[in-house]
Amino acid sequence: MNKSATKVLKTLEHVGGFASAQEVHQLITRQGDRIGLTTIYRALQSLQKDNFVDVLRRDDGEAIYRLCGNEHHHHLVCKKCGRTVEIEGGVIEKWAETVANKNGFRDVGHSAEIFGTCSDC
Amino acid sequence: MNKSATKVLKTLEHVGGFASAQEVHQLITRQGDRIGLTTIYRALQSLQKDNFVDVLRRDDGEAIYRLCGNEHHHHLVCKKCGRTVEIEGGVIEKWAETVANKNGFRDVGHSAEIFGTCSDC
DNA sequence: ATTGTTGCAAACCATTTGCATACGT
DNA sequence: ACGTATGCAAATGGTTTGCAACAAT
Repeated sequence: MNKSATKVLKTLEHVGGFASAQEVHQLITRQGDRIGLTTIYRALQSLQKDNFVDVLRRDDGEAIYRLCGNEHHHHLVCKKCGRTVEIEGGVIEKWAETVANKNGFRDVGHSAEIFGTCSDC
Repeated sequence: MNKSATKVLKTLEHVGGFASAQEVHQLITRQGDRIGLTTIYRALQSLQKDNFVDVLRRDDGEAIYRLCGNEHHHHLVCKKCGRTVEIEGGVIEKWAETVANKNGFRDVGHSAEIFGTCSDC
């Protein structure tokens, strides 16, 4: 695994949940590192191939990635300003597990996000 | 609902499962009807807005549509074969509402999906 | 006449690819 | 030197939009 892939991995770790390639790119460049979007995509592809990350699709078709096999939490995101609140999702974990078992699914993960407008907007 | 939307609806009915916009378009033009791809997209948007169809995303990001009841529900998706089970999400609705209120968010929506490997895969 | 519907072409946007440069060993 | 990593710019492909022609009421 090379430098860029490691950086992407760390970023995803810090995020603790799902992030798109473009979001990862923003997060990394915002903290001063210069890196091309292409490199992010290539790093994510490689991480995916090696089963370090999990891929899903948002409703708008954008791909979102997250570390495999990590504990995670969920997000409450403001649609206007992007403010994000980390929330505890114990209920969801149980719900996902129960539903999956009931239907004979294994190797189970889930995604859950809440969107809205925050009090400042 | 207009003529095109009806035609799309019938096609989805005939398909009985998921189909992409492009597939619906092929199916309709193949049986002789001349219709533009744009119209298909617009019909699907409108059907979606009126809760006649359900939208998901393939792994490659292509949107796929299918008829559904107008209950708001969630999905249990097999990562390998794409098999999808509609699941009841009453818990989630309540959770989303509670969390959002607690944090002063308004105009709230949410997304929740469970993914894993189904018993056949 | 006014309103809604259609379809072509162009725009859009996330993602991928070609290619030439820079890096690591 | 050699192979790999990088990033810009261009290509790709599904989807959306502008607009002008067209149908329906």
